[in-house]
Amino acid sequence: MLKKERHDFVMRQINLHNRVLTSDLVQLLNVSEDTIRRDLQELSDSNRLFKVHGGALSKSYQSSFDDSSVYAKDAKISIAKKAISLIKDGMVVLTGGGTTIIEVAKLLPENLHATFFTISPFVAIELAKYARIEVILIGGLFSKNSQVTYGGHVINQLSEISADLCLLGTSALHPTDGLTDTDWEINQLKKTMLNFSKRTAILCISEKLDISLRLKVATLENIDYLVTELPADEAILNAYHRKNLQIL
Amino acid sequence: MLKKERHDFVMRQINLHNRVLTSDLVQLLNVSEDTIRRDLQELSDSNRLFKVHGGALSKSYQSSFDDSSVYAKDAKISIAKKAISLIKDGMVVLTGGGTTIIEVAKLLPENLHATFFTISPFVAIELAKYARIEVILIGGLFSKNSQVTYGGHVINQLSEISADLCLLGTSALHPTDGLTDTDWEINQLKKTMLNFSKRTAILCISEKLDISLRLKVATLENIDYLVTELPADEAILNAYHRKNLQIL
DNA sequence: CGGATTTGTGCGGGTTTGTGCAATATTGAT
DNA sequence: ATCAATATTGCACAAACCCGCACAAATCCG
Repeated sequence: MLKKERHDFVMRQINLHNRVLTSDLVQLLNVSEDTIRRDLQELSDSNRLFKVHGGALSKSYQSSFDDSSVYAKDAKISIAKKAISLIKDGMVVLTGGGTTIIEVAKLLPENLHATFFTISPFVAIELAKYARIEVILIGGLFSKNSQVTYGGHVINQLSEISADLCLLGTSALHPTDGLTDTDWEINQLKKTMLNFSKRTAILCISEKLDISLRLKVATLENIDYLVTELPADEAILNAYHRKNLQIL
Repeated sequence: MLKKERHDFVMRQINLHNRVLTSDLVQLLNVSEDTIRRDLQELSDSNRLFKVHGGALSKSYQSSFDDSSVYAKDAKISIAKKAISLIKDGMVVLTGGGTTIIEVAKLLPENLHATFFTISPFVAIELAKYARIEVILIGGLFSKNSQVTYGGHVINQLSEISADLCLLGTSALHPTDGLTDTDWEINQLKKTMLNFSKRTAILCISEKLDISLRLKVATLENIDYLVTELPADEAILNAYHRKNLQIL
């Protein structure tokens, strides 16, 4: 059998099943392991598949979303990096949705060993790329606006969780009014998420500071960390200092 | 024997078997290797075949190398369109994951009014774009391989659903072995999904027909519709006719 | 017609490619 | 931390390839 034919066979298998095992191919094609490895190596070099220990995966399967149009991406990346410093090995982390949280999911250290609960499919998909992270996607009604699951079913499931840390994006944050939002269901959701986490970090780009919306989610006292893209001693952040609120 | 005759002979072999080996041609035509190589070189120069180390391949065979991001997308679109004809207003539909199902989600009629349960975040995200479709994402452990939620929690939630139609992609389908798969958890999942739906449609590109894998999901008797990209009277589909199985 | 030229083919020898083997290192599951 | 499965590396060797050359048959042309 010609090399090219083997390559084609491998690609066919991959496209069919999204993955191939080196050992399977050895049997199917009746050649040595070395040959298969070299084949996979070459196909990988030419970007036709994604080689992993033990076999290979389909490329399209691993592709990410187009995020070139994310607003204020640099600021969000800087926020994400700070937030990641709060996450330690072995933690159970609960996250909401939103582009800032997705940046967090993209920038985690490769060897982090943790469990993540999330209501955002986008976050789940990003997290699934880490070998050592267990991802639980909390199911329920799927919101067309905020692209997270919500509703009674989600609330029920949250109440069974006990997380070490909750990462939340924000609509608005205000020194006296605290965390506020506009959507009733999302509001309920965030309240519940805070409730069932030991600690809470609010991820908030500076332009959402000092704004107050109609529905109250939590006071500043209920929040443990405030993460912005600004240095912690920036003037605008002064109003947010509370004894239990750490700004970073 | 004249050069032209040899060329014709080579082309005939290629059209017949999709490939030729240099060594075979040497024997068959009783000429030196160099001559054959020169022949192949010339035929390759004039784009009549694809030369590789050890022989040559047919150009059409070569076409299966085209790297569109999703494999066999046209076929999947054609399958999706047929599957969509099964979905009526007011239905409760349960879907699995996979690229074929995602095509379905992309091609639904804009004014369809229905409820979709799905274990695939990708499908949920696509479905969320339709104003009149209610999307429930079933939550649970998120599988890094198949990019769907799975595990006991998912099974539990499925058991509370009663769907009118279940749309399932396939790893393999076989006339006697029925629907089979390789992954134990996914296997359980598919079984449960079938269980809690009144009717089931299997979406299957023809390449996955007549293949049987290790784990059994369902017999053909448990399936109501088989959707492929082929016309329903194609020969390969004959073996799949059962009195309760509608092929489209 | 006869010499020059082109074309097709084969041969020798040096080079590249494809494959397997063995020794060693890495990985990942427990 | 340990161990079996999987990868990597270096090597060997045969098969396939390329290049230049020779030579004969076919072709061209004055």
